[in-house]
Amino acid sequence: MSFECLTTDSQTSARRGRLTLPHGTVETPIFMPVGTQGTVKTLHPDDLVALDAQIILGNTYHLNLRPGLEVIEHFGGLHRFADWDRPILTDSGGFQVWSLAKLRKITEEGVRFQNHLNGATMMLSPEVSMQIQATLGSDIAMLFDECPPYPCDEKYAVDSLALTTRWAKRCKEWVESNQPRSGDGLQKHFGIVQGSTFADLREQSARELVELDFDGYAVGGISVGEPEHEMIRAIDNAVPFLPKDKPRYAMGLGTPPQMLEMVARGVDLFDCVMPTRVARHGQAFTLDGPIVIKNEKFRLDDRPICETSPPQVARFSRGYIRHLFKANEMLGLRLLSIHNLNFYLRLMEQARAHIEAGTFLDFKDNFIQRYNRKSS
RNA sequence: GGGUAGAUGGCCGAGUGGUUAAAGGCGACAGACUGUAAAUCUGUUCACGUAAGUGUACGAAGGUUCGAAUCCUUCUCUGCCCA
Repeated sequence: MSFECLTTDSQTSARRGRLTLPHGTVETPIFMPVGTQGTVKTLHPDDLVALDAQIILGNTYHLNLRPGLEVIEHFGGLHRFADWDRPILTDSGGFQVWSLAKLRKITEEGVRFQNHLNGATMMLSPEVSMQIQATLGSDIAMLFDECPPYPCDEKYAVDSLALTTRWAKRCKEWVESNQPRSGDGLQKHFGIVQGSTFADLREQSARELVELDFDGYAVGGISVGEPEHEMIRAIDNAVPFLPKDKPRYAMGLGTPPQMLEMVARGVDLFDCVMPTRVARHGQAFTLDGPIVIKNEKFRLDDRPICETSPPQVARFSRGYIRHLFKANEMLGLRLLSIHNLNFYLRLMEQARAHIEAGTFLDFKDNFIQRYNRKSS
């Protein structure tokens, strides 16, 4: 059993779990920093270890394009290539089909697209994606799905979901004929629930995937520009049909309050570019909500970013970090990236502790109330 | 002293009779960002007004013209060249 549910919250659907993977154990609920191109932007792997990041992401589309499989194979897989010996989850490239939409054509076989680097025509299919992820050697490989846009009409959603399900079967068949049957050291495979904003489709998708039996289940098709209530609905419409003894992953989420709401609904895994991207754009998360460090009001502010800042960031004043951003200095990007990832990781750490202590609901409500309160 | 080029909004810099409150860049001030084509993108940036608009403004003063940042005169200042 690779996933163990240790504690279940009595007031919410939150659970405290443990996921055992080839490169280590992951305590859930957990946030997974995004390292698309084999690096969490601006950070050294030692930084991630210092922040106690337990698992990070890599991306099939991007890594296949550059440096290319031959290079990664030469270096013995993504872990050795990037010198990261903890777990890695790789996304299948399905999201890039959506985000690079102008350059692609979806067929039964897969997706034919012009890559964004040199425009060459390439093909990504269930088999190709699984093959690439196997070569990357990630701990968790995501199935190749189609991520429908938002908004999305029902006809499109029905057809798209049917395709995603057929692709899921092909992914499973590829894995069964190319990888050993079982074992703790084996790559895990997560199915992705689609169905857009339609409750019946979400349920159908979840049931079909569970029927196929994967190691874990993700909810996809969210974080594509939909309003927050649709995001939450998508989770509510899918989670009840997912097995309790398998990990659940909300793809691409979210803000700190969103993650806590999702934990309360029984989600175990999160990933999001937000903490690292907005950090590079000068935004920092604090217990009182996000702040834009570039704002003039921080010019003479000698306080640290937030009481949650780790020591390597807390030693610097807001005024100094503001200066780094105004002067375009790289250290600023790095400091806020560290700060924001720490904020996300500690938030999940606290969520785990409160689930164990039976105080999660109060913790969540208090956190969100303070986070959303308008203050300077 | 002679010659020559120039003086534009916080800075740099287009513009050489009307469509110019004046391109563009920088700076400044805000905003956005959710399975990363993102150290990116968007908005604002003379004054007053929510706005229509009004007033000032392209070194200074005067002039030509229906109309001038743009043409003419004088002056001031700056760069370069020659003595």
